[in-house]
Amino acid sequence: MANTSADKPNIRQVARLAGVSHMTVSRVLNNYPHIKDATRRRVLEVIEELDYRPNMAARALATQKSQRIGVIVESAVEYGPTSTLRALESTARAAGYAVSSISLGDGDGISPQEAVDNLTTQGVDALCVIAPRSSSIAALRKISIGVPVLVVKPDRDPTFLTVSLDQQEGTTLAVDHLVSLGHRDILHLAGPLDWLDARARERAFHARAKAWGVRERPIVVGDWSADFAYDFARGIREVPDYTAVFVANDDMAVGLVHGLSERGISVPGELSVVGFDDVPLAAHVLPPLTTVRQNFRALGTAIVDLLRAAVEEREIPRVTRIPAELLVRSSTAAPRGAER
Amino acid sequence: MANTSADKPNIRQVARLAGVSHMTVSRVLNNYPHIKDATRRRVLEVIEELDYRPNMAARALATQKSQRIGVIVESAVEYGPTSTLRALESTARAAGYAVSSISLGDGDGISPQEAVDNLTTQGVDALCVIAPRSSSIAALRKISIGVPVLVVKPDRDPTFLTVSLDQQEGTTLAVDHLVSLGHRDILHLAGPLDWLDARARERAFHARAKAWGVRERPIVVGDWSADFAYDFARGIREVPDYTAVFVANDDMAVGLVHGLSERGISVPGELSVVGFDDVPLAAHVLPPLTTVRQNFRALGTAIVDLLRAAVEEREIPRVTRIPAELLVRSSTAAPRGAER
DNA sequence: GCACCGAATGTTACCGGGAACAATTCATTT
DNA sequence: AAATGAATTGTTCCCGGTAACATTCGGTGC
Repeated sequence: MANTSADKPNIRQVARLAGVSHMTVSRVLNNYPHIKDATRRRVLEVIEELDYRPNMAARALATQKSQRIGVIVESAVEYGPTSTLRALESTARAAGYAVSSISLGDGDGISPQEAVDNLTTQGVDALCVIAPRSSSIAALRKISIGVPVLVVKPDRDPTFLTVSLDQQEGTTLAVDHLVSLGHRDILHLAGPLDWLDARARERAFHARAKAWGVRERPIVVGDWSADFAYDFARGIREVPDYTAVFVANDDMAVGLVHGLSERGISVPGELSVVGFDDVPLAAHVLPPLTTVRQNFRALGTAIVDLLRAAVEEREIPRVTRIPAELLVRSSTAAPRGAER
Repeated sequence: MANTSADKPNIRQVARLAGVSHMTVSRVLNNYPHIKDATRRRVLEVIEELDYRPNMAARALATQKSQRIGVIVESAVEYGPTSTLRALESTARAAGYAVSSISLGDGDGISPQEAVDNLTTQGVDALCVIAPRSSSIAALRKISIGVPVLVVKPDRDPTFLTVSLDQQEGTTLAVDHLVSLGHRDILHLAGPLDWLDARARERAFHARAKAWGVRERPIVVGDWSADFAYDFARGIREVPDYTAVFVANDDMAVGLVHGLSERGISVPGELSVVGFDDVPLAAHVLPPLTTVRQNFRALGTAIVDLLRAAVEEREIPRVTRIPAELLVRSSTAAPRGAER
């Protein structure tokens, strides 16, 4: 209703109506300090009246900055990566950045290289890679990108910025919980060890198990899927010689419980199970799953902070540790015949 | 390694090296027909050598088209909307479109108006709204947008393009399954009726129930969350006078089963439960959930097809019906004391 | 040989912003 | 009152593409 001439107004039309040069309008838009208050007000009025919006393409062209962050998500089926992405998006938007995301290995398998190409062509100011496997990091290393790159992964890296949730803390919480219940024989059902998070959890598990004198035993390596864990559980021959399973994610934990139930092994009666992630249904599956919750929102915020700092060439902030949390529900109990 | 002068090459540099005008390069990029083969090859060689990528911002500025689709997702917590978004993204990318998405009501509650503003400012060529409530459609109607808008919702609409999955078919499949097992008293645990999908499922449920002569009874209206259904189930006073529950989504179905188990009501022994969505864990919760699977990938494809046609002012294709599928697992059985 | 036509290519302007630099205004200082 | 310097505003050009129109080129028909 504001302007009858259907077309989108541009900065010069605003300028003309406000009786100033287009640069003055530009300055108002960008909060340039030395603008007379009266002028600013007049310009803002016209902007309001015309319902003017700056054209981002033009701005991007002029400034060589797109105000856009590219994100590559591996396997957006997993809960963690998805949650991280969502948190990242909302933080980014609040900071005035748009997000373009590409998910890999989801149906139409596109390669890391293609994903990077696609995003750089879109002209992103920075790139974030979520939850990758070591192989894709290797692939990334070879690609020259030209913008800051942040990889969500444990362990620092000389090539990229990095952040991650503290896998060690969560794992420690889980193991300590089992040990405190009296478990001394714990199996670890890990994620694919090519995944850095899986590897980190596995390492942390071993370290902690050793510290407590838990019996060393070979881990089982899964693929994050409930199906895998289900099949594994169904394949268990006899009464297992462990009393608890620390599972690297909730999906597998649920599949495991399902498979165990078919084998007639009750949880937590005969076997305790701890998951990782706290997926939305974790509290409601039977039995409700004891699991480790991670703070993906905090992670998303940290990512955006880091990336903005890099883009704007400010000092890179130190990321404060993001704590994990153990949610004790009903899939864990003292082992049968525990002394205490 | 191609060009030592670190900066990104532009179209005129390519032209110079190829010994042609920059327009010829532009024509090669856009598959303009009247280009001598030798010229085209030479240009492509230089492009390759310099690893040149056209600058999308400049192109968008010149053509007034961004090759970008904006998506507004309500409550990206739900499985359906998320899956649709993912499918849409991958189809769009294959068609040369980028996607910008904003999720509403997720933590940092931003309004539909703000979301639309944000996306139009980004300069999208088309807008898609996924899984909305009637209230947000009403809000949308008031906003003038200037690009084609598609709303994923049941029922046609004079204002927008629309597509949706066939809620009726899925519901019919579910109800028929229960009836064929012998159930004549079925409760419907619905989603918020402000949600068009919830409303469509509810209507379809009633229609089908009536057709089968199932006893009419008031439905229960939930909020899609497992928590709600859990609380509801725990609040059940006595032995229910229905023998099956048709739940509007899997999350609530899982919560319901959880609550029922605490009340000592077994599924499917005393009560059969059918869900809707086939979330990834549906096959592995206990008992594995009988549910309706929807083809979100097909939906995503349909959305992109429709939107592209609208943007390119081609004839809008007719969307072929997207079939639903009933997955019979273990949460349904014949009612106790069934004659047959 | 020349007018003519389509194929192939070039020239120029423009899309809508911002950067750099120039110009003007205004309050202080001397 | 003139000089000074900061505040305020304007001018011009450029960002990297594409649109529109102009030009050149090679073959045809007469």
